[in-house]
Amino acid sequence: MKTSTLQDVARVAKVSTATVSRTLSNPDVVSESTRRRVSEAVKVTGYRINRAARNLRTQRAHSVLVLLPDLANPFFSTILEGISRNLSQQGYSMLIASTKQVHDSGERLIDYLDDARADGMIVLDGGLEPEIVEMLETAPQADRILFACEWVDGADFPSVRCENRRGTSAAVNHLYDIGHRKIAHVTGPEGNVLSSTRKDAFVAEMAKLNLALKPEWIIAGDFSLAAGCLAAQTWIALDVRPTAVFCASDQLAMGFIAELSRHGIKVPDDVSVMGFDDIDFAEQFIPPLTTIRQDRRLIGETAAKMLLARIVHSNDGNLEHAAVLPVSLVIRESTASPT
Amino acid sequence: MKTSTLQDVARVAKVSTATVSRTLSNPDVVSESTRRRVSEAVKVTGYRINRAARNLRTQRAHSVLVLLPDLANPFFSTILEGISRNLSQQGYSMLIASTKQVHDSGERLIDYLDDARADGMIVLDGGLEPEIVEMLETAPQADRILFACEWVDGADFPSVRCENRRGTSAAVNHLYDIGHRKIAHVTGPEGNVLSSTRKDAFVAEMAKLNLALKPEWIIAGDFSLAAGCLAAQTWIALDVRPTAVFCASDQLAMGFIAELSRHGIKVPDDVSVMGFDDIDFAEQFIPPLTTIRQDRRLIGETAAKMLLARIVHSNDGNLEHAAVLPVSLVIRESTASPT
DNA sequence: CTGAAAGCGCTTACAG
DNA sequence: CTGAAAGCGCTTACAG
Repeated sequence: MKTSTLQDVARVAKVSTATVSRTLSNPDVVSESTRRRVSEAVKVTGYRINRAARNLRTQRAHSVLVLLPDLANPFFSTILEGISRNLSQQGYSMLIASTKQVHDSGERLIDYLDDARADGMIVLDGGLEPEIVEMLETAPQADRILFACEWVDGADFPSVRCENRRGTSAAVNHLYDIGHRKIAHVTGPEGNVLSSTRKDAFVAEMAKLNLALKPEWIIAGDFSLAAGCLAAQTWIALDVRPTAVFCASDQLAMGFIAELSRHGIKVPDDVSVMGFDDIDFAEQFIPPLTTIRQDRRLIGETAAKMLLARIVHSNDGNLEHAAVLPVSLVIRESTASPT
Repeated sequence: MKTSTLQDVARVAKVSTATVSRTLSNPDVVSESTRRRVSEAVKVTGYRINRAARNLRTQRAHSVLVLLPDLANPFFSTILEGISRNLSQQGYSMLIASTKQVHDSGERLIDYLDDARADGMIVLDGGLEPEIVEMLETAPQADRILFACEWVDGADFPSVRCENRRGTSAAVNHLYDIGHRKIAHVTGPEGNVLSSTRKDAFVAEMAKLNLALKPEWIIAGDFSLAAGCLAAQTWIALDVRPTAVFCASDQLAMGFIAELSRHGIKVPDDVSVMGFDDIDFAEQFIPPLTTIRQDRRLIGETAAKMLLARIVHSNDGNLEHAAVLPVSLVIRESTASPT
């Protein structure tokens, strides 16, 4: 059973293929009776548009690539949900790849745009190699590349991000407000823009509050559970242990708490710990995690909307270039006043 | 700057487009000198194949749709990683959608195959509506649909799954071996094939070991953290509390333990709890979770490989129809001998 | 409001 | 080993 084409519909409706095409894409432009006959013929033949043909003819893939640093990271799933929802509303499909895989396969990232597989690209990885960033920047389709969550310092791509500074400052102030004066920070991976933004904001806020900050209270991590465990060991070994720890991610905070618990140290009784992100799991953790919430679905939806605007109205001059989405402090049970 | 086409390459190499095409897809068939001139011309022009054109001509989308019940579920991320890796090796792209979103958008699932957007489909959702399953079964492209992890009872799609029965029996035997005689089970969602398979296997194994099993020791859940919390409340309210609980998923086990901890009940001191899946988080949980490990990357890779075999050699008669992948017992700290 | 015709960029029998 | 030509299934100026 061959699937039917526009030709088949045209034959049944006794009109030209041009008219069928118009009826389908722009019904207002044809007469009432044509519209009826065509839609009847579509029903009879079970016609479905062939997207490969349409894509070739319109020079548009009707799909968008989402690039993740790592598919196996649960942080991204809700963002994908937001992106996908918005994309599919507009008739676009979502292609997924990870930086690592694209690299391993020997493909170039820009190929996705060059070979008409995707019309644009949402990059969730600010850690691209400089030469890859350079390639993207100089590509003719550079205006169809958008960064979300992370970004690349010095590059001028449109982007969607959350209020990292305000979130950090809210975190430090929360700890301050409940009485902490010695506060440590576990950072994200070295070189990551979120890591440095949050770390800088942390240092600035500590200064603003006139709090002492020893160099060893800034503990290097990398957003992962494992790094959180390591950071906990570092904290345990400290001469002067800060009474509160602000981690650059929830996973870090969870690993930190898990390791402490193995050493018989209780959170929040012995030390307050908070994270950043509010991943799904944060609420169920023991203890439920105090954190800074990012609306990841909204980040995804906003990114898709902004990118689609660029794809569809690429001529339009005043397109939104950057969106900064609000964060909020979520107080749960991993933070308490020092004893 | 227009991207160059086969024509451009042909002009530069002074051969026909047919020859360029052959050189690119089947180098062995052209002469040494042609090969050299063409690849030189490709370099000069910066030629990239236009996939839309190739897809139309070859009647193949070179992409596969992966259907998830829910994008925001971290269980799937490693599976996607496995699928994507295998797909991209073969030059295929991975399209992602969720059952819910496809449904909400008013599209039909089969449209992805009908409109040449995808050549096949990996379904990770055994809970499709019966009318959707029926539509998939009767579609001409039914042989390009493969289920992974979950499946639909009564339908005959090729599938990849793990040893659910053996995993369940390993779990029960582990609890038995360390001394438990009263064992409860928290199930997955009603109607789910994994739920019922694991529940049936649980009941069977309890019988085999001659263990008493009160009806109220089978607690209805749904794979989620929240359901695990609820199940814990049910367990707490029991007249006779089983000393061990086998949960149908890790998230369930984590929610269960989290809720117990809020009530001052300790795991594994007061009760042993185990899960199923070995999601990334299981190892970091407090206490680290004893569970049944599924190799989710392998599930993904196997699914992609089997589907691609069907797409590429659809004529071949003896294609693998079902793969059952091994599970293993991972003993951590959430289980111990009863006191 | 509608149709005839060109063409998007490839691949692949067919002929030589 | 190579080329001329047809054609995949659409959309869209252009003309009427």
